Amino acid sequence: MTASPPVERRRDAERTRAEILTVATAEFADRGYDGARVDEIAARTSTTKRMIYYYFGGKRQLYVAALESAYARIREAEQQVNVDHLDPADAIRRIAEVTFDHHEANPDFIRLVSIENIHRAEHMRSSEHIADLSMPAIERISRILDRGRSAGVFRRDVDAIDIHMLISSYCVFRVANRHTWSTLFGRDLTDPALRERYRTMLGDVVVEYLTSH
Amino acid sequence: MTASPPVERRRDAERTRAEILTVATAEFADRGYDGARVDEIAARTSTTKRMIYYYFGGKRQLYVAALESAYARIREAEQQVNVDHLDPADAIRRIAEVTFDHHEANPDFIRLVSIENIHRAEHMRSSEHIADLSMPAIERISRILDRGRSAGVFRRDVDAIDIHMLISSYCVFRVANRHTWSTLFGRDLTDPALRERYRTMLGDVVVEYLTSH
Amino acid sequence: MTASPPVERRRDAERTRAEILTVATAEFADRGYDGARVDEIAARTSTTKRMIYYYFGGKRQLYVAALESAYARIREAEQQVNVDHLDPADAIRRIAEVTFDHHEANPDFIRLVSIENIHRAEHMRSSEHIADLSMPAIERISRILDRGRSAGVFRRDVDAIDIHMLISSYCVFRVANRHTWSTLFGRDLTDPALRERYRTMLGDVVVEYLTSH
Amino acid sequence: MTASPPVERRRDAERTRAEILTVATAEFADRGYDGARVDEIAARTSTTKRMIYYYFGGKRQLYVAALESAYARIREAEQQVNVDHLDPADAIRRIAEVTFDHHEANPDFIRLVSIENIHRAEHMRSSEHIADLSMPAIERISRILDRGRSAGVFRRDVDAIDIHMLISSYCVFRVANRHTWSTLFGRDLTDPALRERYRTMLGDVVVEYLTSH
DNA sequence: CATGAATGAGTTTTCATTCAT
DNA sequence: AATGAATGAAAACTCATTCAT
Repeated sequence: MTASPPVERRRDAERTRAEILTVATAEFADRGYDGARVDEIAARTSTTKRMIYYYFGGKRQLYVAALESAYARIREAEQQVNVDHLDPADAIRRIAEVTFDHHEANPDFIRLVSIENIHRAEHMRSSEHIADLSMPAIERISRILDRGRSAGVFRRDVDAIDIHMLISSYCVFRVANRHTWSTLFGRDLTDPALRERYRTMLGDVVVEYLTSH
Repeated sequence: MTASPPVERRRDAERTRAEILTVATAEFADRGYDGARVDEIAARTSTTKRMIYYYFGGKRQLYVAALESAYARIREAEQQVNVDHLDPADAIRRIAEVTFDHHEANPDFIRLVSIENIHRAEHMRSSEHIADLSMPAIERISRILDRGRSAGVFRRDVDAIDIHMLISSYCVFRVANRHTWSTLFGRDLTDPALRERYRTMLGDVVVEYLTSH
Repeated sequence: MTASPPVERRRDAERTRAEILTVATAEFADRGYDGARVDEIAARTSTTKRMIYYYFGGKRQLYVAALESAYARIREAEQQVNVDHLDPADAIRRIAEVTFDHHEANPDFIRLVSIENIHRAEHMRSSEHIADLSMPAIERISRILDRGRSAGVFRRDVDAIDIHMLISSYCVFRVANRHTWSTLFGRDLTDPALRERYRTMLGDVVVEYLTSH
Repeated sequence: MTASPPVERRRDAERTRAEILTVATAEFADRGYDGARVDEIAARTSTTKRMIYYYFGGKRQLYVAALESAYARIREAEQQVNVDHLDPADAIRRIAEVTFDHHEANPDFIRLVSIENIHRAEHMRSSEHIADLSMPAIERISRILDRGRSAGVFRRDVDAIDIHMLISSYCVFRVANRHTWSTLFGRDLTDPALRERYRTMLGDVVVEYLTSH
């Protein structure tokens, strides 16, 4: 009569799976794919190493799952932002700032992306899931560029993907390369005291580029 | 038979050391610190694994040596460029283009930098050598900015390190993140057909940013 | 709802047990005792792994049950043949042919026997069941040999078990060792085109041996 | 001047390799591929498990090496026998007896062959080495059959491979299937007291088959 | 300087079995 | 009678490093 036992069970299973995934994401982001240790991930979990293989199949699959879930979370957050009510210049500046904020708030995600690039995106390519999530970001920029060009404020004929790249490169670099940067130039790019300066600079760079010419 | 065995020997030693370093640089760039295999490095060498320990002491030290030599090579190339004869806008554009070219020509170096950032620059920090090599690049930009401000063409009050960061982020991202980027957006950022477009875009971005306001 | 749950249940239970046994027989025959996987057997079943332990107790007991049922099936088939109406030479040839056909039709059984011999028949020995089933085959041969000797056509004084061995060795080898044989000599002993030739050869071998001297 | 150190070393290496191979052959023959344990093989050796991977690469490759060396040893022994001076009937009987003796003397080899057949000769097939060694045995039989037919003593037109199969099946079965046979029929086929009887029986079976018709 | 063999500690993965419901 | 989650022990395999010569 009571259907609850299986439901309870499933809930536990999902919780176990989720816990492993959370710990694994942190561990892979922290040490890279080769540097991460299955034993270590298991140890930071309330379950055992065996469960990693039970739920994910292996180290590699666990890594791919972590990568997928990280991307899903980021893209979901991105979708929350609506800039349709802003004029084109303010809208693109807002997009830049939101991207800036997201990257700052998710250093582990940035690290996973760097790690994945070191592996030439081989794991990502094996996951169809991920690619689907990226286009909305481009389309949103594309709409702003169209509006800007129609209004005559964006005089430059640029591609939405390229603008996304300009913004991303700045935001990613600041987080991803801050260690070598600070070692070489003695400046911590993520120093809170410099946050506003860098955030404004990015908006200026993008807006000036689009409006000039 | 020959009267100068020590000289011969030293020469061989140097050659062996250099060969190991070359192979190791490629291997570390290819697979990361944890992914690289001492056995593999030795196998691609005309000597044996034992020599790696003989000359460098261990995997870690070999990695640091590879990192150091990679930075030294890059900085040396950078120094070749003289932009004092150009007007400020052209000079900074030239700097951007040279940086763009350098990054494109040295993907392995970019990979090593990414790898080092994943390790939070811990190896780099233990090497005093490297930091010394960075300042000339900043000073050169600084001089251009001064000239531009004096001439009234650069109206924005910016820091040389930040301009270097703007340029570097663009150049590094294009090379370092091209794998995930192409997977997500279907565009190869290093496609030769797009090279001029991206090279010009960077110059425009920097110059517009500095000259506007 | 139905008035006979226990009967229904028992029927399901029997069906489940039988299904597990069928799958297990195939799996053990396919991969050997150590190569077979409890997980795999369960997966090929409509029930779960737990049921294997519920009905059989463990991997070992399941294997023994599979072995027992395989022997029972074979012996049952053997009993169907009646050769009392044939003259001794034809009778023994008929026995040889029937054995030949049985072995050809039951390669999985042959594999199980090979596997059991690799394990020095340790599982078989722990099952009283099996030994009982073998004697009828010997007795039938024994009767034929008696008739042949009385009639003066079998001049050789041989033991029924030895004749059974002669026949079995030929039939078993053809099926059990065909893989290495075909690799070594390039001839598939179970090639349908060669079937009649090998079947006749066996009859000839046995009959000539018994009638000559 | 003295080239001995490397030679000494190589000798040790060969000794280590040989020792591993000997132990592994016994272990694989004893427990089958899946039942054998790399740890156990290492433990029965004067070296460590690591050396198994150093010299052979893995469990599978070690198994293949054991299989190859077992076949090589057997074939080498077979080549020692010369039957050219015997008349055809005696010659083929001699071949049968020699085969009988070889099989009896090498039960581990027979077990390896059985194990390999359980695996459908998949490992053997990946080793070109082995197939080469089999043809001499067939050719020798072929020559005897030719002589027998020319002399009119062998009236049956048979294939050398088939005669080899008849002999092999008998010899292999007696050793390989003795465990189940003794369990089922209470007779140990390798009982020394029965040796002569079975040895003679095989010769009779083959000779009668060839000379009659 | 140079070399091939050797090693111990660690790392991933597997597997039969049991638990809670 | 049935189920999905969980587990511990063991198994295969890897790796940077050192030894003996």
